Amino acid sequence: MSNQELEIVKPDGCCAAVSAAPLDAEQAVELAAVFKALGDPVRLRLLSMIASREGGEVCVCELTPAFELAQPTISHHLKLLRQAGLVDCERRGTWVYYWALPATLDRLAGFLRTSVNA
Amino acid sequence: MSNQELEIVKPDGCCAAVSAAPLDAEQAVELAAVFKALGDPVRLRLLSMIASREGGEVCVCELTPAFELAQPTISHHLKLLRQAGLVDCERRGTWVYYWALPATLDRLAGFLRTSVNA
DNA sequence: TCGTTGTATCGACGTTGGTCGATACAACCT
DNA sequence: AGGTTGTATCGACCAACGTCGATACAACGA
Repeated sequence: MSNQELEIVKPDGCCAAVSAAPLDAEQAVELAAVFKALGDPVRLRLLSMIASREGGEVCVCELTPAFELAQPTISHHLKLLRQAGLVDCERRGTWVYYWALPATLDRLAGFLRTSVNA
Repeated sequence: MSNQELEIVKPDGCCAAVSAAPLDAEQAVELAAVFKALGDPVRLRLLSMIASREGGEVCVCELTPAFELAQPTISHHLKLLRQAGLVDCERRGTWVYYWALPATLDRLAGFLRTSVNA
């Protein structure tokens, strides 16, 4: 499950802060792909539910009933979060557990921060 | 020009960090709108060109020729960045100047940062 | 082995979004 | 006033996206 077919985000990809230097086209495509994954309210709530969980892991069986959406829709959003490098998952028995990948979140935060003390 | 018809982002709207607590639906809609504005490579490059500029302001006449896109397309992307609260602009004579709004950027950075020292 | 439950994939549908040419508006200069 | 240049808006087109029902796959239990 963790070896997905397409990983959009390079594991070590990084860049200067937005207020430090203009992005080149290639970096912009990479970063925009991650921000696009955050550009949906359902995915943002899913991510916050996963990232804020004590112990770091959430079962899909807890996430799905938290929304008034069909189960394939939630599965689809989780797949997009995974392809963006924001979360990863593992099947353990019947259930699948998701956890956040803080490195990607911190990379985005570092890009957006305009002052070191902000 | 600065008094736009629709401002998506409330000026003081904020929320707990993604790793601190689950987002409620309303906060998620607001935040996702801003992230969606960052979810396009052209807009990300535009924002970085604006935010990284010495003096803080960039003339549209400098932004447009930096892309191989039609002038209305750049104007459209700038409008979306403005509606997301990421930039603002002002006409001075013939030209229109854009600048970044660090408060919105730092708000997003604060939301994404998973550890205070990251 | 078979039924049941949890999760992912598939195919389709309507909506949204990025792009463009044409055009309108704003400010300057003769 | 009229012409020119910079920027925004409009309308249309095609691609991408969010959603769903149907279905497939995985794991467990009887």
